[in-house]
Amino acid sequence: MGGLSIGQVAERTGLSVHALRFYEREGLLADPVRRESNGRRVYTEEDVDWLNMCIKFRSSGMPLDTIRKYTDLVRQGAGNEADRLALLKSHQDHVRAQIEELNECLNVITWKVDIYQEHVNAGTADCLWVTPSTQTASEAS
Amino acid sequence: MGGLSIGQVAERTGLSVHALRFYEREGLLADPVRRESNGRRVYTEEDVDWLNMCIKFRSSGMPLDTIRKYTDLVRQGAGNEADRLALLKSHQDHVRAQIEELNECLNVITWKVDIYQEHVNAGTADCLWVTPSTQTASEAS
DNA sequence: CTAGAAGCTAGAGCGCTCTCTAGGTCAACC
DNA sequence: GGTTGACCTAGAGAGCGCTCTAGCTTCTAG
Repeated sequence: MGGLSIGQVAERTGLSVHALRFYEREGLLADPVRRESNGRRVYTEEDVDWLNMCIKFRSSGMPLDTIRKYTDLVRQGAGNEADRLALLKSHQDHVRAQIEELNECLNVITWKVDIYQEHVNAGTADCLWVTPSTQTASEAS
Repeated sequence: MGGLSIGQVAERTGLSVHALRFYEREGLLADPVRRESNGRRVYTEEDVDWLNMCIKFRSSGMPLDTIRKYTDLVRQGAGNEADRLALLKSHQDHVRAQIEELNECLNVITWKVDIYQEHVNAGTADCLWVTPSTQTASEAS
């Protein structure tokens, strides 16, 4: 339990060592990672937890900038919970909107896949479809 | 119905005129847009339909490169429907995976939002949470 | 006839998020 | 004692997807 090297953290989180150093430089870690006497980073389990949260933020489209803002709030300590909450809620809305948009896209794509599937199955393939609604000719051959 | 100018298409699709010219240069349009005698682009409704489809592809994370590949297949004409289908299916999988990932992220974020909400409501705010599972201390003040 | 809006091409520039390089330290192993 | 491998910093570079500029033409309205 004596702390983790950057390599170990990279392995656990899936981030590259480059990315880990980059994130630190960018101020995305609550506290700047502790160092051994020789200058090497020593990560704690809490650091890894925090990084995993950052990964969730990132993979749901939160820009580094916003993560930094959140990190700053946390670093400032108690008293700004309402701000943190607002930031999180705003991102929550963002994520919900993304999911909705992706679902719409998925519908369109699935519609196209189904049509292609039918025609490929049937051996007939030279048809015309672009949108579910208009059925106009743009994919004609 | 005599065709649309680039400005009109920009307005309808939400793409900038810059982006429209860029997409054309990048080979994202089934056929290079027709021109008036003076060299100006004239878009058809089918072009707009196609662009709207590209927008769906883009906003579900398909890289321009892949859209170009798809466009190439369509341009080549009948006979490669299985390839188009494969491309679409692969993107469909991608989109589904994205949605799943976003849902996971949303769960984490919602969990955090709920806790902050509680504490903000209660006026008590100095607590320690990072992950739903570990409850370790990283957001302590 | 003139001003202003809209269009054109070619190509530079930008914002974001890493990723990689150069040049070096340090510890461990054969 | 030399080599290997993980680590360090500072900063350059890369990939993607636009966005903008320069310099020019062309249409439209007053």
